[in-house]
This record gives sequence, C-alpha cells and structure tokens, in this order.
Amino acid sequence: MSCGPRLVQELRQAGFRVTPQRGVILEAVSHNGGHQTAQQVFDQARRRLPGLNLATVYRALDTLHRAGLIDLLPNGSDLVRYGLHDPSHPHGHLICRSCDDIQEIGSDSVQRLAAALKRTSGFSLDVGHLTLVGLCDRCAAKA
Amino acid sequence: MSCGPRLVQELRQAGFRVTPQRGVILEAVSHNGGHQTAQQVFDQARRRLPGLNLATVYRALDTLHRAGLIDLLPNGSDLVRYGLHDPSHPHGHLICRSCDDIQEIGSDSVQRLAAALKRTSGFSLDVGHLTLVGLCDRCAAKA
DNA sequence: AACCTAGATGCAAGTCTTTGCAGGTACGAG
DNA sequence: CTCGTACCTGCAAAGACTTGCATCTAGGTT
Repeated sequence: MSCGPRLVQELRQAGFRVTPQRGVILEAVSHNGGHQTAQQVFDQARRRLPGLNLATVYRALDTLHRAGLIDLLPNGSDLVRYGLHDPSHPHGHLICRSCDDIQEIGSDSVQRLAAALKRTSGFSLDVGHLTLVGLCDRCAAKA
Repeated sequence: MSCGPRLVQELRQAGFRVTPQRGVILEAVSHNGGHQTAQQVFDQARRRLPGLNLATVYRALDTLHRAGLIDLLPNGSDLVRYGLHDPSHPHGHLICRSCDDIQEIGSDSVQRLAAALKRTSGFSLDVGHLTLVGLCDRCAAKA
C-alpha cells in the first residue's frame, strides 16, 4: 500500500502537517475495501493508536478530504461514508434514494456537465467526488 | 397562497395524512421567501401551534419532502435548508464549498445529464431538486 | 541539537437530527 | 354519525457530528 509516501507528499503540499493519527486514519479508511463510516474508521484506527479520540477522526477525515486524499459519500438517508481518493480512476457515484444502492459512473457525461456549467455560470463543479441522487433502474420500475 | 389545496391533494395522493402540524409547517417553510433551516421553520410554526415539538418538525419536513411538496438544500458545510417545491419552475442549486453561496441553475444542462445517465445506466436522476457542490467563480479565481 | 510557534490533539460540552414509546387523531368502514 | 386502527405527535433520550479550550508536537529556524 502506497499510503505513506502519498500521505506525506499531499498533506505537505496542501499545507497540513503529517501526524501519526492522520497516517493511521488514512490506512483505516482503506480497510475492508473502503466505503467506511466514521465510526468504523475510528474502531479500526484505535487498534493501532489506543488513545485516539473520535473528534480527531472527524477532523482528520475533513483534513484528508481537503488535501484530496479521500472522498466523501454522503448517502442521503444513511451515514456518511469515506473512501480512498484514486486520481487515476476519477468517477462519481449514483445513489438510489429508495434502496440506498451505490453505483459508480465514469466521468464522461459528468465532464460535459461540468464544462457546460463553467461556460454558463463560471461555476467549477467538483468532478472528482460527485454524488448524484435519484432512483436506480429497479426502483424506478416499481414506481 | 395555494398551500392548502396542494397540501391536501398531494399528501393524500402519497398516502400520508393531513394534520394541522403539517399545514403550519408547510406554511412556515415558505415564510420569508423560503430557504429556511429546520430551527427557523420550528420558530415560525410554533407561533401558530404553541405545543409543537422540534422532532415533529423534522418528521414533517421529511414527509413533505417525500410527498414532493418541499425541496432539501443540503448545504455541504452549513445547515440543511428547506424550500417550497415548485413544479412549474424546476431548477437545481450550485453550492460553493468555500463561501457557501447558493446560485440557481436552469434545468437545460441538467436535463441533458439526466438523459445521458438514463441511457447509459438506467438511473433516473432527481432533476427537480438537484444540488451540486463545487467552487463559485470568485472562489475559483482565488485558488 | 535545542528552540519556537502555528497547527494538531484530547477531552468535555455543545448542536443538529433521529428514534422509541405511549398516548392522541385523521379518516375510511360500517 | 360512530368506531377502529393505522398513522402521527409529544416527550425524552440517544446518536452523529462539531466546537472551545488547554496541552502537546511537527517541523522550520537558529
């Protein structure tokens, strides 16, 4: 896992400090294939750093997010989940408001929307971690 | 204000009951031009229904949202705000993650994205109340 | 290598929102 | 018009997340 080097480089570059807490928390985020809740990250990280506090986890998750190391998945109806941000595989998420299913979308159509918004409103859409809410095909068929 | 008839019709149609609390809460949402927080809705609604409870406000807002009467504006960093849903004027919101400014967007480009998603993934995007996060032109210029 | 300071952490208390439960009410059936 | 019950509400307590403050530490400076 190449977390270590990336952590140091990207945190420093964004003007944040490299601390053991942030290292352990970043590793915990990727545990079990990602998509962890804050509490799960906390439980996992505390095994390696017993004194760790939940408030620190929330602050570190925010910091790592702002440094571009992790993505937020605000699930609408469920808890917020966190995942490693992989710049070599940019994608958005489609979340079904009925069954909470998450599917990924490639960024082609999103890129086109972003370009249109930039042109018409000057707004820079966050393409890297975009989350869209609606109905998946199965739930749409029911309604 | 045509809240009354719409309230009765749309709540019933969605299988919910029409209660005085829901009526007062719906009116409170539209107070001051909309975009109210839950607390503001509570303060406003309690003037007409003194016994009203904050938990009821949250439950009613959820119910009214699911019945299609109000929109949610999850502001990312700030509190969630609520507004009347106007089917004759569908639009999305662009929220700046840096300064929390909200601007509206017409649905043209959003409609195109929705059509593309439907085609490629079978996913039905909620076009009526779409909220996109990014940087507004001023904050993008700073960064 | 020792020092300084902005920034990070731990703790505790605070907000915002949700949930469980007991009693109350809308509204369709009789 | 009255009844019955599924759905709502109020209350209190929990859950999720944030914030204020004192202490500590990463990492640049000397």
